[in-house]
Amino acid sequence: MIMVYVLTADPPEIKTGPVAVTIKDVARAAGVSVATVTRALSMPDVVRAATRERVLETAKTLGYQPNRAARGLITGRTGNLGLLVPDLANPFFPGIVKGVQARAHEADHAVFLADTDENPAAEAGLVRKLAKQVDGVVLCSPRMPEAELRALAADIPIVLVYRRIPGTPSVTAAFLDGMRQAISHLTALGHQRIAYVAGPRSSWANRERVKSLRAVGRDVAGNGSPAGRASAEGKVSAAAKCELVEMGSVTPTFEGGVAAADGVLAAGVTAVIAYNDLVALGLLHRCAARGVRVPGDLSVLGFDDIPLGAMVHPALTTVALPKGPAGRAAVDLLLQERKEKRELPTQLIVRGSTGPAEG
Amino acid sequence: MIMVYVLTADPPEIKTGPVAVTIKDVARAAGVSVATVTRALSMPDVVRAATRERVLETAKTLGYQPNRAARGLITGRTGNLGLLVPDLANPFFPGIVKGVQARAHEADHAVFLADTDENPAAEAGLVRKLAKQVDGVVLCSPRMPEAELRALAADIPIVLVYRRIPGTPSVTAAFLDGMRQAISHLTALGHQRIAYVAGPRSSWANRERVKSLRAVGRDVAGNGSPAGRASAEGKVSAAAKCELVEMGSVTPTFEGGVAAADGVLAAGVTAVIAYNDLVALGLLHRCAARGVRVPGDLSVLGFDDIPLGAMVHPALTTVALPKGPAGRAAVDLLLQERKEKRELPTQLIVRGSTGPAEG
DNA sequence: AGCACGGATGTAAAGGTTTTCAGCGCCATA
DNA sequence: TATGGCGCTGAAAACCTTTACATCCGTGCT
Repeated sequence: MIMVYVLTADPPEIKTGPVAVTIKDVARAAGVSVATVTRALSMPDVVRAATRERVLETAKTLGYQPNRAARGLITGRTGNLGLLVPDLANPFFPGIVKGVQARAHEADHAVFLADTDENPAAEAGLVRKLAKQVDGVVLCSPRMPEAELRALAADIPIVLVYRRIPGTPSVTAAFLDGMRQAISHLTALGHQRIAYVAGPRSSWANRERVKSLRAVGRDVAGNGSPAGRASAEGKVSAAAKCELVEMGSVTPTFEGGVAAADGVLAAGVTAVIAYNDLVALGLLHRCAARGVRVPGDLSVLGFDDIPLGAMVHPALTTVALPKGPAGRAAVDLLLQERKEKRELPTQLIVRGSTGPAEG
Repeated sequence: MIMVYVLTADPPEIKTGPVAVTIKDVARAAGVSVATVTRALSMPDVVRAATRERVLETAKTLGYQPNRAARGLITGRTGNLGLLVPDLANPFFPGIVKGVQARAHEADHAVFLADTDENPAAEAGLVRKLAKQVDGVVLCSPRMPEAELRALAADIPIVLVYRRIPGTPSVTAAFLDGMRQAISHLTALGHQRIAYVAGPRSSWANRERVKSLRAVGRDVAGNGSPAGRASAEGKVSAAAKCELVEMGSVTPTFEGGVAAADGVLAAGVTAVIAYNDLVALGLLHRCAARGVRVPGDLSVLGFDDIPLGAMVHPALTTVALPKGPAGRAAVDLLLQERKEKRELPTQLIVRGSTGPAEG
């Protein structure tokens, strides 16, 4: 009887969990140095075709995945992005997050999400914590003080979403044009006295909307004379005279809208533009409770186009702000390191909550 | 005249951006070795008190923050968590995400978010990609095939949210009890024929709800005889006889609810329980469009308690499932490496969409 | 023939941290 | 007076990758 003993250098080791296969393993298996492996993977043109093939092949069969931490240690780039939103429960943000997330994954980046629970004070700290682990962060921060923002931007690559400050890349939307579409729509329906219920004064988006409102207001000012200059995108029909009344700022929530409703109803207007959809929904809710017909007695128009707006009855007419595209654009800016301000288009979506002025 | 030249080893270098202060810098400044610094920071009891003080002091003044990548390289732990949700735009998920995120930050962990866009096929791949960069992942994946899930769980630490499979830690909610509360509420209002519109058959949550429904159904079965055993949480009033009719499965969306509405209205029921709030909202919407009074003609009851439900008119009665707490619990399980199944309580929230049966 | 050059590959350092091991001084015990 | 142990600290290895530098060889030129 002949016994054959096979001696192997590596005893048949029992591995639990996923085996971490390193670049060294690939190098050994392919019979090259680690340097060649890394070159084959990231500078394919500098290594001989035959070698490259062999390396790539073994890498694949071994299931090699570079260790990003190790890579980051030396390159300084992590392949990760940070994303900070004030409140994920606000239905405006998930769309942006999805956009960021999708684009980042396309570019083979992972994204850290941080939700600050509407606490602007905590934001800067959070970003700095993240800073070490990411190549840049996209920041949705309507309320953070500009100085703080600027300091942050000096330290790490940032792109702002729905906020603009000098010298920092950002992506926003054409609020002015949106507002023009909104008011144009309402005046075309015969409304001559329109309320705007404002959001938080500290919010960039609100300031911007008020600015737009007033700009459009000048065009349709009460005297009924056509505004002199034509706007690029077509301007509000100036034949209709129209009065805009701004109403005190509310929290940008459903509750804010509910609270504002009675004031709006007392203001003698036939239409109202809300700071955002959430506020508009609040208005709608209170109107329903008080038996005010929408759009019969009051037309309601929102901003944002949150999914919710299409689900209520009557469905909400709103100025749609790009969310996914904004997120994607932000990631693009970040990855291309372009210090650029991008402005995305807005679009009025007419649904059931606006109608002809009655009376 | 005497000129003094001071030669320094380091020319006054101009640094742009944040200076990365390393453990070496701290060690030099404190006059100790790097080993002592790391010990002072993470094994405080093994270093002499005076030394520890000095090191901690200098670390703070220098603003030292350990480089997590480097640490992870050697310890194998990253201090990061992964979180995977099927669709962030579904208002059920932001609450969970917020919970996960909040708890993770408390534990000084950052979280990677991945949204799979309702594509169960892509999920496993995503998780594996993340796997290298995280210590574990919390998985909201109602649809991923169980086999795949199991394979995943074998490779990396996982905790499931709102899904349960053998041998894997998970956090879910007391569906059965919730269903009991719901039906109890409806029968108390005098409803004797109640529809359930089911969600996707492939969804664990739907299977679970159907199971609960049938279990409760046995208790209140048409013969009107009281069920024998009392349930722990108080049981459905068995005096009322009640018939449950299950209706075909729909997509778990607003549109799904809209589509299901006409069938429900044709089924001769006075109340309907929807798979989730989104579906319930769809029902509500279609009812409003058809002039069906809610709750007068039909009582509508949802599951989940998404914020939206409180904003519509009439506001939605619903079985609230914990979202933030579920996220937090999931993180706890993950970090404590406890292979445990946790079941959170559910609670009926009565709002305006349910009322006494008429006729 | 000698030389420079360029292509392909290997060697080694570097990046920041943790951990193992060794060293040192000192006290208690034998 | 040795010896052992203990408390504290430092040196160096290790983690995995990328990159700067060195090596080797063949080719074309002077």
